[in-house]
Amino acid sequence: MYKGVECEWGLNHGLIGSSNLLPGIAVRGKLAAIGSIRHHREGDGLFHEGSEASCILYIDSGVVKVINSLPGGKEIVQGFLFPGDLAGFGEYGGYAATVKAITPVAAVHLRAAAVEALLRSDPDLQSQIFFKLCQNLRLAQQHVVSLVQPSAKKRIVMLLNLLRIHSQFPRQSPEQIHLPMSRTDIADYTGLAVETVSRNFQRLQREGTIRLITSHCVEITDERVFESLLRTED
Amino acid sequence: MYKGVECEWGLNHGLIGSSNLLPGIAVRGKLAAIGSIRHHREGDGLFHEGSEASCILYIDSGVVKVINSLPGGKEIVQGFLFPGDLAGFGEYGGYAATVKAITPVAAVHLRAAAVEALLRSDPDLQSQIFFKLCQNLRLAQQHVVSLVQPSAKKRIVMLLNLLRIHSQFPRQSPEQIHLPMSRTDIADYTGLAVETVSRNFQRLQREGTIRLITSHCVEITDERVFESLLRTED
DNA sequence: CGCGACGTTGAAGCGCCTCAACCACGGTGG
DNA sequence: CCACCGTGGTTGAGGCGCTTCAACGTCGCG
Repeated sequence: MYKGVECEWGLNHGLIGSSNLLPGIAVRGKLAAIGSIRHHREGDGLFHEGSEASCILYIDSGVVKVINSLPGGKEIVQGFLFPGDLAGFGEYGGYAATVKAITPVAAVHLRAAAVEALLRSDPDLQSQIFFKLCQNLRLAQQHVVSLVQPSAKKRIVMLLNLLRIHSQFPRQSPEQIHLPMSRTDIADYTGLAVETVSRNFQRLQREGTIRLITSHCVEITDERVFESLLRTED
Repeated sequence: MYKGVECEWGLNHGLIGSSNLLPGIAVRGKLAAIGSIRHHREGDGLFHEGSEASCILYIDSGVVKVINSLPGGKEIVQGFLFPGDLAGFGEYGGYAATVKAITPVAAVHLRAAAVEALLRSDPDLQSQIFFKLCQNLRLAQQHVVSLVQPSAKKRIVMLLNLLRIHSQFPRQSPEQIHLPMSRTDIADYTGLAVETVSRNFQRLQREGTIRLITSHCVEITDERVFESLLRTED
């Protein structure tokens, strides 16, 4: 069944070789050369769960969410993709999830066949892709860790911590975190009710840990408390 | 941040080529040739979170669990590995998780460097590995889906459904499912308290959906109800 | 101005967690 | 052989936190 961390293969060390530390800029160039850039409005679906997986996306700018739809119309947010991320990769048959833009998005659309051909002739690109795949598995495992937390507060703090690295000025102080997604998206990612998400944002603010500048921008006002929330058992 | 389903890349179609449907038997042979088989007792740790990732494991027989340890001593079960599965693959630096045997286990131990060399010379094996990596990502996503379920009952039913495919006689009727892991392991996988797990097993039995033959073996007595529990929104 | 989407706040109820006790089983040692 | 103990599983009672349902506030837009 579930192979979880099996993902944590040892492979990459050499397979990827020394190139795995290069930023993804080369990747973008290589992919853009064989694809076409398309622009999507906020709320647009880039592809849909179950439909034939013929295209791969490279997110050039903007943010998208990766979701699974449940019978009752409820949505589960598996994650968010930022510039430099890939979507629609590794599907066999239909897409395993729906991808929707939560901001205006520019994406490179690539035919799967073209990408495969390119990968065969470019071991370096292949390594980069493999590296990204492993990264994703880690992120999925982190998501699992956050979902297992019994307290809503900690789940939210863990999400904020993940979003931290996507702020354009890393480690500025006081640190501000931009939240491109809605409260509903956060609820669907953390497995909580929207009201619970809202209440816990307010609570963190009352306690002096964060400050809500707008509903889509928070500032960490007490780094020590924030870090300790991440570390403490509960 | 989290790239979740991004994993569902389109890559494999051609990269893996026509060989991706072959069973893993060839993989076992190739790996066994460059590794050594070791036997582990129930409860043994095969490797530990954080320690240097120098080895890769191929599970030959038995079942292991993949766990993350939390500050408070609590464990999170990311998944279970069965014969044919790999562990310790794709690590950069230290292992991302601990792997422990939950039954007696025979595993092929491989030096990461040796595997990398083999992979470079064997594109077919490389494809098989890549395929497994994608599989894992799907499983992790399924795990997330089960954790987001608000009801304990459904989380447990989803786990049982996953374990179904590992019963040696698939689709026998009445269908029996072997549970090699303890209630504690199930609790740590589903994010529930042990008592809740136990209570819901009993409840499913009272309702006539399953029958507990032993605490490690259940039989699905009402397939229709079982399936509907998987499908209904809640 | 009025409408709708989104976010917040309040009140009530249920489900899961916690703490505690009990039971079944296997291993150990007297 | 059986008393003893430790582990794993089950059952009960009580409390807290999240969900649900409902209402209200706010902002952007027609």
